[in-house]
Amino acid sequence: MTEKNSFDLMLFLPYLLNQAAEESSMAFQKLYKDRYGMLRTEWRVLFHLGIFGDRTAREICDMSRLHKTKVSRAVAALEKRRFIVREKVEEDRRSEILKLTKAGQDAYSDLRSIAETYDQKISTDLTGEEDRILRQALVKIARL
Amino acid sequence: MTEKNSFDLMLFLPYLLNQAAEESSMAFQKLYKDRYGMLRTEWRVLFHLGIFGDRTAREICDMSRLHKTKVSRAVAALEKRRFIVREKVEEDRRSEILKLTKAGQDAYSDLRSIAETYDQKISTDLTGEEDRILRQALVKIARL
DNA sequence: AATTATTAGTTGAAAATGTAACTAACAAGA
DNA sequence: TCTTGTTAGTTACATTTTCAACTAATAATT
Repeated sequence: MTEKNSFDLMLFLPYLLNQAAEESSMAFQKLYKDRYGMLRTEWRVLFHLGIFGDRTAREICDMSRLHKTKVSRAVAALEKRRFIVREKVEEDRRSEILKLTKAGQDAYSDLRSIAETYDQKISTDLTGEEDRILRQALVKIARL
Repeated sequence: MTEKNSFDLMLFLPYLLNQAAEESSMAFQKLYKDRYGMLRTEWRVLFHLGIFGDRTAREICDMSRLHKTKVSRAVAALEKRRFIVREKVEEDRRSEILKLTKAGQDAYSDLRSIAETYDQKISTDLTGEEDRILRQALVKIARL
């Protein structure tokens, strides 16, 4: 065997999580990148709006734990592609509510069905129990 | 509830994995960054050498699935900090075997014990079964 | 009301990453 | 041996990310 000692890198969670996340998102990336030339942060923001409905950038930051500069830039990019529009908030003129346009909705629906297929594909390698417990444990670790 | 429809972002694996990986490695990052000013790729390479023994950059690439440019730069950085040295290979003068110096060994030992503690801390939130199955499923997804 | 502190979001510069092109050494085939 | 192809590793350049500083608006304090 190749190991020199007992600590198994493969079983060190931050390492393992990174490796698995990398593997899975590289594969998914190809799909949204090819189709819409989107960046990781951009589909995340798109998905947030698609799933949870209109939100301000701030709310997206809180929920996604993405840094505000990332969100700011993703929003600008999505706006330029006319996937979202900003709407002034009367009560607080600092923030704007972000809404998907028709084109944004369409892109979301399209990517979403790809995402679902992709998700199913990953879980075919797992037993039903593994799949369930994996997600449950990840939710805990991600503190969602 | 905040959801608009049935697809649960939280249960979409690439998203969930990313979120969990982010959460866990941010916390660990603080530790190695503060102590050694290391980058993610750098501790990974350090750990590879520490655990598996002397290797060439190529071998590290294969095992870690890190891109060769990342490894190349991490090796250069670790070398500059005198954590590793390069040793010529007679049979193939293109590649060099990378070895930890005493300082490199020490840094590795130190970080490793931090890593172990940290790993245990993550898994305290999980049941024994969750912990076991999580790691098992991640190994599958990461295709290790 | 006037000052100070916070918050939402943007921007610019610096650091890190990804991609492609490169050098140098080796390998294979004609 | 002389191309042609492959591999190890580095480097240059473009794209992203990070970090800190910024603007503008709101909230809190005096």
